[in-house]
Amino acid sequence: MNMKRNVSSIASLISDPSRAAILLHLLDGRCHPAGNLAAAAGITPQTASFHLAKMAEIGTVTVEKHGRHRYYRIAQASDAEMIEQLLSFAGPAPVVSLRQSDQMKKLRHARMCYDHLAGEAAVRITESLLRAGHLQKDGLQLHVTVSGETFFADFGLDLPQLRKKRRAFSRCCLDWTEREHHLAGALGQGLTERMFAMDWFHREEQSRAVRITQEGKQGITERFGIQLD
Amino acid sequence: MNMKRNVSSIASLISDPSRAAILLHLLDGRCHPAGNLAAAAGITPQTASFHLAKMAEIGTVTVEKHGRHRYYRIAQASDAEMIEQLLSFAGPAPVVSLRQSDQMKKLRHARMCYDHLAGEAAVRITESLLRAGHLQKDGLQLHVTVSGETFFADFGLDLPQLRKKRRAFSRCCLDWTEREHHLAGALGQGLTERMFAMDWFHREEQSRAVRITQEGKQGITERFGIQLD
DNA sequence: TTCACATTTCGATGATAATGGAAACGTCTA
DNA sequence: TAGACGTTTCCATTATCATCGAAATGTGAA
Repeated sequence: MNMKRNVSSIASLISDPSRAAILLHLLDGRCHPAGNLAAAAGITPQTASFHLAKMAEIGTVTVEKHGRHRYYRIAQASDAEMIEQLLSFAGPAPVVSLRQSDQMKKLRHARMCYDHLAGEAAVRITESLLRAGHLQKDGLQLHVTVSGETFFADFGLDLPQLRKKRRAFSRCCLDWTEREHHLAGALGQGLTERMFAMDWFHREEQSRAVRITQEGKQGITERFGIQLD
Repeated sequence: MNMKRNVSSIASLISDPSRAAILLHLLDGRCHPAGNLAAAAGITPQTASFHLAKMAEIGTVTVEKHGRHRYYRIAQASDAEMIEQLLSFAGPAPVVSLRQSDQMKKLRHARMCYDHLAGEAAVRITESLLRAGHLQKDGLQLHVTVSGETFFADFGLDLPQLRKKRRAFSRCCLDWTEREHHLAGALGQGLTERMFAMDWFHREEQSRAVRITQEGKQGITERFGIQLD
């Protein structure tokens, strides 16, 4: 069996605390300049650069040069989801300070999982879509039903376009705080993007946490028939 | 956030190829003597002993002394399932030799995932239980319905006894070859045990693979209404 | 041009940890 | 009681790798 090699090489990516910190920080799906990541991991810029170069070589992250900054992001959604899965085994972080606990509450409530929404909000929305019969669970796939086609089109999503993307169209992603599934894949990404475009959510600075706006709460209730908060 | 620490310490368990090989070998749920594990990992007994001692200290594996042998096994089902999950990201192993490919086919078909059945057989059986309405999916939980209570009792399982165990009763476990869920938890373990007791399956030596007997094929068709092979 | 700033490259250092040889320990068998 | 065997402990070796200081590169601003 040579999958041993794969498993251990994947694991060694995260086994180093500095790399883990960097990846955890990148899990918000945004691009981050190298210095930012160094600060987040509590290491010098050189060390961060070393790790980032290594990860870029393997293909875990990609770089984009803008001016004198280099912006890094996680290359593949599937890698981000793997890290999320690992988090679900690490278990809910033991609360150390009130500040952390507060941050934790926010993360549980709504956060980005790379390119799509996660947390309680995402799980409840996904549940609602299943209940309404717009989505249908089939193993780890989430099929869009006929009524779903209409629903998402009404919502402003271009499904044919999303299907064309070279990635899974609609699938489950394990939510480590809720221990339930939420919608991921191109559809999850598209839905999230649309909701942000409608100003339903705002990103917090330097965090994966997402705040739901007043319009958001109203819109979610209207469209999905659920009450958040 | 101090879950960083957790994540990386979990990952470092598997990041070493030797430990990964040992754990992969232990994933069959059986007890293995130290020498056996050393051979499986391709390292000397001393080195294996070193790693096993380390993992025992953390609580990942437990020891049992029998005569001059020391038998090791994975301590918690949840740890075994985490490794299974990691495997699903490592992806199907690239086929190197015909021998491996053959072994791989067997693993895909039916294997042990620590203490319960996995592979195509397990996924199909789980599907059948859901379709028949004996189980009901609720997030990652698999609830036993009223008809399910009867079904499992008929099958010879003592559900109240299984519920008493200090572990999850009935839950989903991600199958890395099928990329679907199969039944795990105390119920999954109990069901598997019962099927082995009825001689439906035989273990292969030195492998996680499981062979379905003639009685097994017949019984599975009768009880679950599915045809395997 | 010159300076400031973000980032990388180079090089040296230090720590960590996997590894196997030698030997000890305990248990089984003859 | 002696010897074989499975396993562990002790120990020295070795390789790997994260880390950071110093210097180089490249970009933007003045």
